[in-house]
Amino acid sequence: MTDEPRRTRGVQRGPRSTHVIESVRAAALTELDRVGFARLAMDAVARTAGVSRTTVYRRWPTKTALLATVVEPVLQRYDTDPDTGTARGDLIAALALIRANSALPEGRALIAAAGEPDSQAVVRAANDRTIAMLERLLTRAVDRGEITTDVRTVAYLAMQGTVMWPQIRDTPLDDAELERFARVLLP
Amino acid sequence: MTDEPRRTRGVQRGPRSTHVIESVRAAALTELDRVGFARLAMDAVARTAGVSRTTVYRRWPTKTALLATVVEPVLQRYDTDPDTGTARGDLIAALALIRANSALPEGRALIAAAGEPDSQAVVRAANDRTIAMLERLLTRAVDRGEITTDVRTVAYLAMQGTVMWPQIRDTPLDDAELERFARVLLP
DNA sequence: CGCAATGGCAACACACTGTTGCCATTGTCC
DNA sequence: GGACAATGGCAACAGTGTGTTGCCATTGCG
Repeated sequence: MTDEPRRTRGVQRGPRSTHVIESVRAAALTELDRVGFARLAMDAVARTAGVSRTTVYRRWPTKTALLATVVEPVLQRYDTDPDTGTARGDLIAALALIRANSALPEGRALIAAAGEPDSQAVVRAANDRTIAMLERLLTRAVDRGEITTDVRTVAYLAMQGTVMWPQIRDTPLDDAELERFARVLLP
Repeated sequence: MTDEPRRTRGVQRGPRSTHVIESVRAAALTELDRVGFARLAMDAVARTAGVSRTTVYRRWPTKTALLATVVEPVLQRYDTDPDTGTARGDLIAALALIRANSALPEGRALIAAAGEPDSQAVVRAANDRTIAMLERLLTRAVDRGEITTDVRTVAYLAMQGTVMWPQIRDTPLDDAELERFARVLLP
């Protein structure tokens, strides 16, 4: 063997390099989808990303930090509200959005992390984001006189869980079920 | 040190011994409550139970098997239905039961295991047990003419998630919220 | 009494975790 | 162009947990 000591292996290095963040995020997503959050190994993420373990640990000290990075883009979808013109329409759109997000690998990762003591903060932040959207939506409906505050309270209780739980059970609601649910809440 | 080779340490051994099952179950519960399902270590369970690791592995080849054993007694509570005389009473009782069970260490262990690919079977079995109860309850209400099949469908969709999801978020519903929810479903 | 069932002990190879010290590369600023 | 700071790779580390295995000890039951 010609003892070639060190060489660049097509990897960009030096200041301001961003490929690491992207490839690690992608790798984490892949691994999360493959083995779930509990079995997620920083080691495997690094290998999949084609990056050194050291590097991963430098940017993300914990699995939870990694989860937060992975999940962020999906959470941003909750920042713009559905606005279909009617309360029921908004409601259905919101339910569908929650369903869609929680079906994504990112969403499933969040679900898997829900039971983990040290991921609580991330999971809670994600939920708060969802709930903020529902709050805006329901309050708007009250303002427009489309629902009473009493309905708002119950809807608020029931909406997220009704969508999320079937998702956890891996038997998501279909569109007809979403609509039927919305019809009962907003008769 | 007088090199005392082997001695019984107050431990019952031989055929038909049952202390192992009980102490391991208790230890597993303790550990589950302490570190959650993901970090549950067979090693720690064995140590806490005062039992050899070998022994634990012999009876429970996987963490999931251990979970199933731990959780079984709680699931049995779903096998007898609430029967208060009215549909709404039954409904509230059922919701309260789900809430109570999922607040127990056993229930929290199940929630934590919900995202784990290899625990899916156990989690699903547990949910099916719950759902079976709800099914019986709602069908009985339909038979008695207290609700329509349409309400049954929606209630069926919404009940479990509405209770479980806040539990996952660690902000369980209070009694007033349970009743309000029941009142909307069964006006 | 003898045996089968049960459990303990010790050791093994393996995998993942965090961490650390040292070196290589590269963009940027002077 | 040269120096430097930022960035990342490599290798090694001790520590912990995982399953598994071979061997031995105890004990209830026929």
